[in-house]
Amino acid sequence: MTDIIDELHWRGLIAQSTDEDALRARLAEGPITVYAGFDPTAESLHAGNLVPLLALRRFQRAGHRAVVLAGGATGLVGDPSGRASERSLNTPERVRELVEGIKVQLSAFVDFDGPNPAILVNNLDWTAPMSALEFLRDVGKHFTVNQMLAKESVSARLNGEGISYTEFSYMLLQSNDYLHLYRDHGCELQIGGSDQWGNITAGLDLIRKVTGGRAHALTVPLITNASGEKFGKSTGGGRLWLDPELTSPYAWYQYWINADDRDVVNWLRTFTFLDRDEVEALAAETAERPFARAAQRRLAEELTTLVHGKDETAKAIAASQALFGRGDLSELDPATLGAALREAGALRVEGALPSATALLAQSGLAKSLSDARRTVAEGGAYLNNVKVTDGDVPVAESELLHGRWLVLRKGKKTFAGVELVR
RNA sequence: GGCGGGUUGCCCGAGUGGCCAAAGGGAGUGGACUGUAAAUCCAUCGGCUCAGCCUACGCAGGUUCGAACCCUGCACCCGCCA
Repeated sequence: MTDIIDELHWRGLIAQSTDEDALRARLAEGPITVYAGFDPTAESLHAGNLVPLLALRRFQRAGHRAVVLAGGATGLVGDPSGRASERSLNTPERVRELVEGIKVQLSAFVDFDGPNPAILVNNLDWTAPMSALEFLRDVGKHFTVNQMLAKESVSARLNGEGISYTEFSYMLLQSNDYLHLYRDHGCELQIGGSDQWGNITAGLDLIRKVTGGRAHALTVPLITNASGEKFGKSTGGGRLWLDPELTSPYAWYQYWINADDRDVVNWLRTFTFLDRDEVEALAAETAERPFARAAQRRLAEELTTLVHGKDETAKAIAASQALFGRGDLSELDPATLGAALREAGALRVEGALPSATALLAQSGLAKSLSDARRTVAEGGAYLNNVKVTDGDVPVAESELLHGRWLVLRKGKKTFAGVELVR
């Protein structure tokens, strides 16, 4: 087995780490317990969360024990790291709901069976019972405001629009989590995004002061695309969510297959478990025959399988082939066409067919009727791969494929289906 | 608590009485080119029953033929002083 640290380096997954030699020495002695935490800030985790989550899994595969932490407590407070402005607080009920949601997602990426099963914890379990006085005396006393002010997450705010006492305290909560896991689970390594460095090292200090023990920290880089944009933040239609209700497997697959040549090899390293030989072969293929998009196809396939499973991946691939194939849509058999359109997102219409612009708006391809009209005027609207010239007249029944389907397209690659239900 | 500055479209930001649905940039979207790539160029970028109309420049009210721009009150943000 290759050394896990070497592997992480090769994959470009180490942004910062504490004494690497000491960590290597510790890893050489035997299995270690590693943790990464995820706060419930949204309905679902997104593609960016995958990087630390997969890092945890990489450790697990290398024989170590993974602890996944859902931030039921920290989610109530709000992490100031990487944010220019204060977060608005979610209600406790809302946070509880979000925690339940992300717990399900988190548990899909680590293995709970086998010789070194992962565990899933919620920091609310040990944080909620603590009184304010205990917190101030047992945790707060170990931090000087001076060092807290020096943290990037805080100083950035001091120069900007300020920071509430609530968010200022965040690093103490996260530090206490690490201390708790160190004591109760023998956790010696915390992994997080590079914006977590300050919070993680604060935890190391706390562990050292309280127990005299030594633990380690490792951050994964913030993934950006070739244009330097934060990954997964904005992908045109919004974030790339792991939840299939928010980002369909088809849309997820399409995102990756559209990856920039300059990004695709890096992403194979950071987001997949393909080994070095496979990645290098795909890199060579991309350099020689970029138009074949072999690396993009593999990336999309791997990631869709990882997140949504084999069946959904097969459907996404089939839908992509049907819609992007240069064949005549009317030659597709009804089952293939219907499956592809449902996969891409199909609008059900009852009774009479409305106009093409109305369909564009209703299907969500256009964000309003005005937007749909604009698209038609610009020559970017297609019905069954034929450019729409007059968008305001009702679509003729004769356009229906197999008597019930319409293929709507906006631009070169955004499809939606329309299914007429009589 | 006092004084000063600010609040403009998805974001940044110009505009200080009519020429403002609001300059410029970014993001987004469509087109050309291509490989479902990048770069580049062009267009577009509040809504609608779309040659017109409606809604919009923190909120509410006022002055005016006419207000994002002037006045009053309120809210919030930033800075300085206490």
